[in-house]
Amino acid sequence: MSNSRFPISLHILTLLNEAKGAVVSSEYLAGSININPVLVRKEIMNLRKHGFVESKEGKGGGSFLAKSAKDINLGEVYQSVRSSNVLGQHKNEPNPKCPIGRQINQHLDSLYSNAENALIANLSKQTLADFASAFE
Amino acid sequence: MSNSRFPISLHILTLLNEAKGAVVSSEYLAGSININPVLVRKEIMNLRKHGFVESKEGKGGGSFLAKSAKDINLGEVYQSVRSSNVLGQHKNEPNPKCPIGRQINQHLDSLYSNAENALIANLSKQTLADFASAFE
DNA sequence: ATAACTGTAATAAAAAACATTACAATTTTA
DNA sequence: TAAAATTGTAATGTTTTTTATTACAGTTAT
Repeated sequence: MSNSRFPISLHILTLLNEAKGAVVSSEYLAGSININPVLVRKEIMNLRKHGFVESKEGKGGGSFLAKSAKDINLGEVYQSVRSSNVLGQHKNEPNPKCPIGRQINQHLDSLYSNAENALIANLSKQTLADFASAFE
Repeated sequence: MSNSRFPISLHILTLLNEAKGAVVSSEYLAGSININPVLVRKEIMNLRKHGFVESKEGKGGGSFLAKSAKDINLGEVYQSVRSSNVLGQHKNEPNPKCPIGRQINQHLDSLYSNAENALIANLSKQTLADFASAFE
């Protein structure tokens, strides 16, 4: 994860929720998040692939939520953008000649996976609807 | 967190635990982790600051655990290297003119802090001794 | 005294993240 | 049907972050 994919995705989803079904352009979304529209479109591609949003091409096009905000839980959103461990990018190549180095990755992996499950379980307690309802 | 600080620190601690009190040089640690010794010394500086290890300067110097491995819990280790949110680096500067953008950071922060507490609680179930005991 | 370390700063290189540009394809609407 | 607005996507460039390297003063053991 580029580590800002989660906040970007959640920001997009929150804006789409606010739009109540109206299509929203990537330009507009990018303006609120304050990032480049192309990055937004890439994130939307991913959100679409995971069934959270749909898009409409052409003039007047844009994106909208593909399902009710109360059916989108934040744990799922997290998992949709997750691409590497939260606790350590595995570009980690310890020395195979060292008895510790040789084994550490497998132990780190199981540690990570437990810890990350706890994180996801926590996120899963909230839906997009819950998150969005905190906004005034 | 540079996102590999946690695995590096844990790797160092595991090696020091293995050494059973003998001092271990940064050169040796770097060799097992397969990174530069200066990075190891920086991590050790942090571990020392948090009371996990001690170091000895001069010839024959190096580092060793400052307390028993069963008194070092992994949640604390995580917190000692933590410097930014796991779920989003806050270089995030949304548009203050957008009603969502203006508020989102505060909501993300509380979401992050909850999720991260769950992560830390999970890590805190294990001590360095537990982690190290899994090695053969 | 010399050798083997740590501590630390400065600099350089590599990698990752992000922005920008460009343009074909699609759709609306005048 | 032509123009305008938009998505989809690739390619390239820029910036930022991470990591490595070099260098050397200070410390301690022998």
